[in-house]
Amino acid sequence: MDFRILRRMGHFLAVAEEGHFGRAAARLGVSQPPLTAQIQALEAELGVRLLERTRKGARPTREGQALLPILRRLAEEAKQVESLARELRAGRHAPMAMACVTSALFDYLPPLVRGLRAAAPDSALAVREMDTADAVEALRRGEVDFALARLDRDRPPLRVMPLGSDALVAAMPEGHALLDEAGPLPLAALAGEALVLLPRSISPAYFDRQVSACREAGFEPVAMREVGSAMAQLAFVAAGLGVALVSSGMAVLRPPGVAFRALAGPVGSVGVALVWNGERETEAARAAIAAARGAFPAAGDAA
Amino acid sequence: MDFRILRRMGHFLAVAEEGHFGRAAARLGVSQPPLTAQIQALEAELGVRLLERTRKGARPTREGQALLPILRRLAEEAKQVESLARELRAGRHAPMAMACVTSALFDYLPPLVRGLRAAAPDSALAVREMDTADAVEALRRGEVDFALARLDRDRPPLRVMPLGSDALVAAMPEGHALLDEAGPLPLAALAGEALVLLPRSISPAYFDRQVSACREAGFEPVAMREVGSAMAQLAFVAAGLGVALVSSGMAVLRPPGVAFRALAGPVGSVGVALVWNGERETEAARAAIAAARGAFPAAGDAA
DNA sequence: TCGCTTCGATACGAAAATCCTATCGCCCTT
DNA sequence: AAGGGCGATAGGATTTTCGTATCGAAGCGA
Repeated sequence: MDFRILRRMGHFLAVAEEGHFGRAAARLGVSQPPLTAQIQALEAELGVRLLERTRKGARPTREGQALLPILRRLAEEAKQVESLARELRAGRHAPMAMACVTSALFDYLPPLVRGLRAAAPDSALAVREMDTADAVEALRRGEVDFALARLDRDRPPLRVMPLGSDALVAAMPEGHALLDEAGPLPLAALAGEALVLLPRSISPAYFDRQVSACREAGFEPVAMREVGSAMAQLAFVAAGLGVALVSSGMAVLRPPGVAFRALAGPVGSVGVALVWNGERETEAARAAIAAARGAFPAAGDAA
Repeated sequence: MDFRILRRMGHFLAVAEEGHFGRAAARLGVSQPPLTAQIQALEAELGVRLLERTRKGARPTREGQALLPILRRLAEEAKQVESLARELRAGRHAPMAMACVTSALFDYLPPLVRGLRAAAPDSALAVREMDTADAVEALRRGEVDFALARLDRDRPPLRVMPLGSDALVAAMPEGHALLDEAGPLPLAALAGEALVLLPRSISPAYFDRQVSACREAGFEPVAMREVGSAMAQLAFVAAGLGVALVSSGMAVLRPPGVAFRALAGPVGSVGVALVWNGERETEAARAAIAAARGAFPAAGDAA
């Protein structure tokens, strides 16, 4: 992946926003002819025409318009790279906080928080809800002291203390035909259904477990759409746009329009674990380890 | 924005992922010495050491680790740009991107999504769950086409179409003494309770409505702790660490450990609205406006 | 109708950035 | 002690990006 294309995308953004090559060139600090050449190179590389040149300037084509939202996100994140680099230069430290995946908010988080509070009543604790992938990054970055996330083994430098096992359950729109039969559902019954999946990048182990469970049941999961969060996943199910495999931790929420059904077997999934950065074992992380041992006696020992 | 530095960051990302300058060079299609030089130039420019060189290769420093997640996102999104360009080349439509607050996921989002799907069955829709403050920024930046958020009036350039009114309800830990009495709860009954609040920055209008409601009931709300998301707010209530005022949209979730009680009055709150950027009224936004009018006939007219 | 202006595009050489190969220094293993 | 593997240094070559000059097309005003 040649990040050089990102620069040209920035050029295109500038032209699209100015509607004029000359003004965009002035904004970018170059002259107009090389800007024209860079835009042409980008169009050649992407294989689409991005700008319609008119007598009065340039405006995005339909394809150019369609790309603008994601290019704006890219530009915003490029700014974040810059500001993060400045923070790193300044040696900034992150405040004490924890991350928690949505599906653990109501089963694992309350006992852990109560345990922490019993040990240190005056301590402030900030909880940031995020998915496993973001939690891993936040731990590595030092933005949080520990996390409740779905990991099944150490990922150096991250240490993982599993707190319990978990099972996948099927989430279906209420009134779905498969709900007519009582009892646990064989996974193969979902073979022809549209699945609402979270992207693999959020939690690869979790995603792969779902895919392998489907394959063991004899079908390839067909991802009809991807959503960005666990809650949005259930919202799509509620809207009648597909079914989902979710952890039993999500089923405790009972959102309207969604019916949960256990799977025959049952089908194991990656459970929730306490996770912390072994290279940065803060006092808060140590307190969380102690509180987790108290709240979840069956939890595995830290390796 | 100096995009040129991004190219070197792409080089850094390759080395960090390979753990080896030689293999990273091969992946990037260059030889090892210029790659070393590019990384050194990047480190000099940032004033931060990104890689620790060892006898067996290289691994990211702490500062380097902190950069990796956002660089990976950039790389991923650059790939998404390329794949979206391919789809556009093939004549397919761009996906719609929308933002949705958590409390609207299960009441307002499903009918809207069904309406959009009825109008354009082949269009993809990406839903990003976020709070009102983030939704406003994403709309301003042109990162999403429209949003479901808690706003009560236009905020130029943002246009607001209220979809319904809303009321605050009290969220209390199960077993709370105030639950002994049946029927709506006078807000003054919460005067001595610890409140779990969302930061004002998330939705100032929503926050101010809560504070003013408490003042009208004769007491100042005492914020014992702040959390980062609506779901985490309920999780703290479930943990027994306070009570919360939440929109009735959150009450439909019925998370374990939390009991909801209507408030006497009742106490109005800022409702959910369809929001879009009036300066960038995309086709997707127009489709959402039409779908909202269909799904919520009582919705206010766009001004 | 004609001349002027404005827009982006082409051409060519200059400047800057990035690359190549050859080789080095260091450290570990055999 | 010798060899191998790692990243670093050095010097020149190549590629990329740029600026300037100029062009072609099209619209506008006299």
